[in-house]
Amino acid sequence: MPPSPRDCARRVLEVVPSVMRAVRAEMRRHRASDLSVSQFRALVFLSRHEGASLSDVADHIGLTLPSMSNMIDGLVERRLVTRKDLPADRRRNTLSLTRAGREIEEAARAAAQSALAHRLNALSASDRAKVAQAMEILRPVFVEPRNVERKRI
Amino acid sequence: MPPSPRDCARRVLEVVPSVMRAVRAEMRRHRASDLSVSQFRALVFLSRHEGASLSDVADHIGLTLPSMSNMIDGLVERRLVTRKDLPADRRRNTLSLTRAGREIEEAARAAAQSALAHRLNALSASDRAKVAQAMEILRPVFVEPRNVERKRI
DNA sequence: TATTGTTATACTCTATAACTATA
DNA sequence: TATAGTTATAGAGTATAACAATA
Repeated sequence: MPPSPRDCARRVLEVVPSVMRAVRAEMRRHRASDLSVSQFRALVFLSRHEGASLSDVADHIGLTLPSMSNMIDGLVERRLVTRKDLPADRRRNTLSLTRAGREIEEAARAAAQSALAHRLNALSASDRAKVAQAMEILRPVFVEPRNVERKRI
Repeated sequence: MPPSPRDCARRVLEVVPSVMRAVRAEMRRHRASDLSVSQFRALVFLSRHEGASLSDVADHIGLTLPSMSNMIDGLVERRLVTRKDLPADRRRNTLSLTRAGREIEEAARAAAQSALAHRLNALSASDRAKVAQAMEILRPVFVEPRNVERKRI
């Protein structure tokens, strides 16, 4: 008997916040990088979208522009990100990771992944496969669903 | 080829924050209840653990005692929760939902579930089944893993 | 006029430290 | 002395409103 969308949603609602709490705790625990989850996500996005604008990042992470401007201020001060004007359109920013930013991003991701992996190690290989598959099912639904809307335009 | 724990962790790390963002946004959007995710989780816990102490809730949600004390203050002011002394041990609190608390909890859960369900509706029944199953696999790993440690003592 | 980003300001959430009351 | 909870205080993260610069 397949679960209804509502039943599936109930389970997601019960479990995902706890998973997220573990992720957040791990980010905090790893003092070396000491990034918030949002900061970490911004770095990940920039590592994949070299030269993205502020709006691009804000849009992807789901923060308002002022919040993102603030966050990037912090990352620039920490010398993890550079912010330059885009000559072609001087309203826009071009954001890039510095070498240190790239290193921190990789270190933070490795640390968080290790901690999560340690927990997931309690699962059988087949259960891990199921979890991994579920993530790929959820990815298009929740990660950058804006792309879908944009294509519609 | 089954994914390694590390690979599984990577996918969780990539997808779960986005799912969580959707949950959080939905909580905020539903102005009627206007609860933070933590407040919502506290109400859910209390709806299932009538008379729990402050420490019980803090432990389950993963907040410090002062933070939880604060949060409960807010919920008491909003008349969603009652806080009484426990005569048997007067250091302890007994927390309960009021009728309004119970109603808000149900309404908030229904709203969040509906919004999530709406998104999950884009999936096939079989994909939903896989997601639901994955949640049940993850539940013992991340939801109340403290119980495992306690049992060990 | 519309778009991109910044500044000013305030609120929520959470933490740590120090304290009170009870056991 | 140890435990349960509160108060005081501070910091991080985010939002909205108002603004400046550019297109």
